[in-house]
Amino acid sequence: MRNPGTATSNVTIFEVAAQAGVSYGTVSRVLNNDPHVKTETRERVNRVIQDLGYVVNRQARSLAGGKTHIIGMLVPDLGTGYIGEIIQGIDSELQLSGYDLMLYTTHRTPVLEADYVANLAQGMVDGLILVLPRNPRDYIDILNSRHFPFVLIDHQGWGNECPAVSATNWQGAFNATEYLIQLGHKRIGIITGWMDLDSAIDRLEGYKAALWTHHIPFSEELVRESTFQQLDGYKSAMELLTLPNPPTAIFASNDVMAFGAMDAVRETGQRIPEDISVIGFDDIPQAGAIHPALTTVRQPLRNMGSVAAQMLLDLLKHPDIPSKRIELPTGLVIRDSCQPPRS
Amino acid sequence: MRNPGTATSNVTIFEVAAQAGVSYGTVSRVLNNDPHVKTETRERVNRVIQDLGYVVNRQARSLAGGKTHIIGMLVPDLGTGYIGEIIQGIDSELQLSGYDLMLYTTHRTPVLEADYVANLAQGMVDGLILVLPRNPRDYIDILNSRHFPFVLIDHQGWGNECPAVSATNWQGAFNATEYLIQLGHKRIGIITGWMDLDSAIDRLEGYKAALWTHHIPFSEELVRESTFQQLDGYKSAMELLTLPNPPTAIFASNDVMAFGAMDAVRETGQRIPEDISVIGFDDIPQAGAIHPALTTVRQPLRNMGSVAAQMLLDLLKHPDIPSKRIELPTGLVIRDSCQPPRS
DNA sequence: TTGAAAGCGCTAACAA
DNA sequence: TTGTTAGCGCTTTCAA
Repeated sequence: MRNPGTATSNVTIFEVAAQAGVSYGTVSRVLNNDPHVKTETRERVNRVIQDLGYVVNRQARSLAGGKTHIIGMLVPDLGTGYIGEIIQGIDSELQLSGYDLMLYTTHRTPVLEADYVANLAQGMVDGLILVLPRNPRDYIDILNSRHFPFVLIDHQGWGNECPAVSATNWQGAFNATEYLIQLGHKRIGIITGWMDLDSAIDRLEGYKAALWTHHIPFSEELVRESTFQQLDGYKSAMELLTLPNPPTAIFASNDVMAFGAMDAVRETGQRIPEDISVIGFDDIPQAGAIHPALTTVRQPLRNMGSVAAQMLLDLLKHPDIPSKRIELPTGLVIRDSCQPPRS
Repeated sequence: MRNPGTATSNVTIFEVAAQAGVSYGTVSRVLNNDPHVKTETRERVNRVIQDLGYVVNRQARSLAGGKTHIIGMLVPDLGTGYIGEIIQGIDSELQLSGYDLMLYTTHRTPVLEADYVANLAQGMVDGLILVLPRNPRDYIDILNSRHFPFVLIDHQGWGNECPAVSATNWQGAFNATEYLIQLGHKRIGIITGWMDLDSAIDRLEGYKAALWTHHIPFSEELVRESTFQQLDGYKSAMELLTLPNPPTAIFASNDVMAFGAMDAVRETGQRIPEDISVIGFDDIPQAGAIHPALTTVRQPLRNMGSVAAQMLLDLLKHPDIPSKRIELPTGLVIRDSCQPPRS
């Protein structure tokens, strides 16, 4: 039997119980908002909790009840502001619900990814948020078979049956391209992302659709497959700009590539937007901070994070609700990097 | 008494013990590298662990032994790549030692900061890494009095008695300024960071010292107090560039302000580095990706992270080693944004 | 070198 | 409405 008298350095439920003159089971009830507690008792216990500065021991709670109140998050890296924004969204949502965030960086190593998932699902966290997973196929089945709650962000469309949140990539790209067309551009270059990511494919398709809609012939030479990275954006833009018949506008599939493209334009001695228009995708914080401010497609990154967190918390409460995938709307953010083409 | 026969969904120490034909105490010994286990037994147990895919339950281990094998990390935000780099350093170090990372974003709210620290120190994590804390005074005393292990990164010099890692800000700024002087610049503008941060002050002092050393008069009008943020870097640079007698080179106290400064230079129709040289501080990943590539002072961010992690792990093993503060060397990274002034 | 057993702090089921 | 108690999975004595 346990000995409630032996106090360790930290305040436990026992000290609280003793002080309040109730059993420790009752304290536990108060802690967990069990309705079967007399209001008076509840108040008394709460007061003692305050006085003693008691904080529950999560390890113990989790061991006993199975809940850690920790959410695990797997991200590929933290290089760009992109992931940071998503984390902030998740983070503020979890904060409201009293959950904590455990961060795992996979450094784009698929092995690590699978490892972490296996270990985490083993009890360390209550649920998982997977950001931009590269090979989810490997472990999504495991997760599903264990009924372990998880949500994907900006996934690649693997297995349509799992909960996921992403943005309307196709629509955003369509709007961006259409905007350029409406400004009068006819030769519009596009720099794509990694073509094994759905988001990159969708953006390219949106671009094509907009051209099609406005009866502008699609030209293969205006498409540069790239990598979502700034330096490659720069290189791809250089290729476009040195074409015999270069584009008058460039649509970069994300903002950092747009930054690279802007560098390239300047390097060729041209100006933005007077000579060349540049439009991006994402609207990371930097986009509004550079000069000229970047016109771009806003992806509600923060919002995607909080929606994902909400979905996961829902899933924790009601494990059996059917999994849904949410697409958040993108929106055009018009700043200073685009204008009608010269003459 | 417990019933080893009742297997739950996850493999426990009991299944392993049963399979290996030993008591569960022995399995625990194997797990903890207790030397008092016959090699043969150890091997057998390890084999079973492999076979069954057993993973220890950290909640239980921590409850029993008092260690969670989780390190808590408090960061102000995740906006720039700055913090991301530090995290990667910490992260990879912890990964090696089998520790996990719990991330808390304070969003620059001092109250949150103190709250988190109090709660975390209460048993959720074994140690704490505090990045760029704004008001550590509030809780460092608590931490110290509880003998709770923690390390500061890029602190503000509060209480010289606590473990901390930072970079040689003064020296880095000195070198950057000296480099510009050696290129032939005589009018060098500086854009500072938040002047309530030691790092910002040290950089300004380094700049002054370099001028002094080379007998260049210090001029107050060439100093712009700023905020470490890109947009403010832009504004400050604009002020410098529109001076009656503008500088020929600008030293920005961090890279993102240097980016802002570069925008400002272009905005005034001048070129980098032909008309104006720009030098930064930090060497975040973006610095090498933009055009022209930014010459800057490299702060070993990743390394600062891993050194901090190492210090903390040391502290966990030997709680009584005297706390030390480590300053990591900065280094000049010469790229393309500086050259001698026009005639 | 091993086994047995006492908790770590808590939740939840069962009694009262 | 409250008290009692059996574990959750593990570490760590204490015996053998």
